[in-house]
Amino acid sequence: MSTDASRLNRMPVYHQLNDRLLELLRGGGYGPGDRFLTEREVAARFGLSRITANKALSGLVAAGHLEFRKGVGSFVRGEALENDLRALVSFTHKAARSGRKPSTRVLACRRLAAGEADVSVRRELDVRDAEVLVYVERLRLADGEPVIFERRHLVAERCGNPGRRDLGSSFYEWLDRVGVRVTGAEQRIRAVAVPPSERRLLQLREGVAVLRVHAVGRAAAPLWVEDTDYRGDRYEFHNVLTDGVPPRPARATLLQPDTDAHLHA
Amino acid sequence: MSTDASRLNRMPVYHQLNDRLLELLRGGGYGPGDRFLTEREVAARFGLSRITANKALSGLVAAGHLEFRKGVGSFVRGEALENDLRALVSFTHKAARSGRKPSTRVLACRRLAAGEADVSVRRELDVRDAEVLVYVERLRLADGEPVIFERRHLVAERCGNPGRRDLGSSFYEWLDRVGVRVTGAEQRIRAVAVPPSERRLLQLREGVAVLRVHAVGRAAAPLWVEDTDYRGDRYEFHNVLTDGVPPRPARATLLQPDTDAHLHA
DNA sequence: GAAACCACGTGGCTAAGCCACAAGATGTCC
DNA sequence: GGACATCTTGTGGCTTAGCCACGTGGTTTC
Repeated sequence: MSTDASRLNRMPVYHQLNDRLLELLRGGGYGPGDRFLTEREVAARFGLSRITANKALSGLVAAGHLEFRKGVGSFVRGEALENDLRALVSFTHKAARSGRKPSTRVLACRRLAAGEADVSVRRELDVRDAEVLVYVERLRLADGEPVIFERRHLVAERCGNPGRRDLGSSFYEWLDRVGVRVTGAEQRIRAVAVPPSERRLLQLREGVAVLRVHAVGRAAAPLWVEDTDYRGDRYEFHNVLTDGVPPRPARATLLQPDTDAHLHA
Repeated sequence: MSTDASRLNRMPVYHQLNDRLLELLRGGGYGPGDRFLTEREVAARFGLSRITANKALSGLVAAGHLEFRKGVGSFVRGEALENDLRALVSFTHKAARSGRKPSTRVLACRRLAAGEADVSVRRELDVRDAEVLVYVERLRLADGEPVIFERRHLVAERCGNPGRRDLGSSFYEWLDRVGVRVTGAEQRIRAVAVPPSERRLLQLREGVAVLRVHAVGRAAAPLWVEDTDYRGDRYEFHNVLTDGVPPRPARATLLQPDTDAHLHA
């Protein structure tokens, strides 16, 4: 590896190695708690020094994907997959994890030119006016109870041109299937009173609030922009702040129907 | 350093070094963009090998505090201080950063035995029934406009025994002053309709929602537990999810009074 | 004045090794 | 047979002593 082209990349070797190991970790059939490659194995397999191997592995440890155990090896962290974007943004995945049966009702689905969409949408998606978008409105249900109402503009081209039928279940599985790898998302979370139009949809009493998440999903370029309302009485976001090293993104949790009053107000 | 007591600690040397460098970074008068110690300087100063120094510095890089520039040195990252817990949880700090004048009204402040408090409070604070708590209700204002209402139980002993007068401005500055270093916090964020009792306080119309953040602040032990309501029309949480390495905790942003409708609903 | 050059310090990376630690296999004693 | 000590093996932690590629700034040259 000492003279090949990879050395000419701008990124340091340990950084490239970090990426390759991450791929391997995700695609190699590793599960939480599994033993990962040792420093020596990595060094041998990629023809690098043990120290470089260690530095790359350390990156995965710092990112929370692995765990070092002295005298034993490197292990896939239990919560590593929860770090996955899928777990952070996929309703289907989250609902299933909390033991409830997810379902979806597609309320609207149409194609439009970006020029017809709101200017803020065009800007956030970074598209020319001629670009084809798909607008879709979906109601997500857990055990038949409506809990999320989402409105989404997606760039057809970049998302594998989904049709109405493709959006009837998990959007993230669809992206997977067509080979689109989501690499990031930005969320803005606000609290709003449920609009009258949604009150019936979400089966809420007047005066109940929802968490409105405005989010942009990205791969190389923006893939979609969404406004999603989470029932205030069924969802909460968790956020752990840590001084020092390993932060975790906030994540939404679906609550059980009877978890209402847990505050001493 | 080869034989002294620090080696007997359970934590690897590079980890301990990481902590010491973090202290140095915070307390050493470093500002964003400043040049930090080089690997060789760290190695020399602490009597360790360059590689161990690099590994500790790498930790700070991974955590977003530093930035490596090959051939130049290690530099303090511009947003490093935003990572600080202070920036994440201190209202005074956030308000000042967004260019608005913070103020505080202490609505209530009394001491009580933990035994008198709600059982959930006792559990979350991990205290015996005899432990003395301080309960405080505060209204936080930005440019005179009420934006946050907070109710907080704090463990008097662990928080430097603050009195009513000490809670009239930033609680985090107070903790600093009495030498308490906050090391972590957990937040649960929900959306609730503003209770009638708070409607007047926050000067909100009926049917407006608030972000209710239930949080526990910790040092070695839990310091306080709080329920804080952020005006839904003035606050939003940001959350950036990244595939791979450097996640950032969600953070609350105070909006300008005229930033109301930014959604294409 | 501008361009080419050079020296120096930096992080990136290697080599070859020893250490402390964890765990399983082996052996020993009762 | 069972309990306990010991050995062996493999792991991550850490060191020494380098060379390399890169950025920067000063110096020289034209």
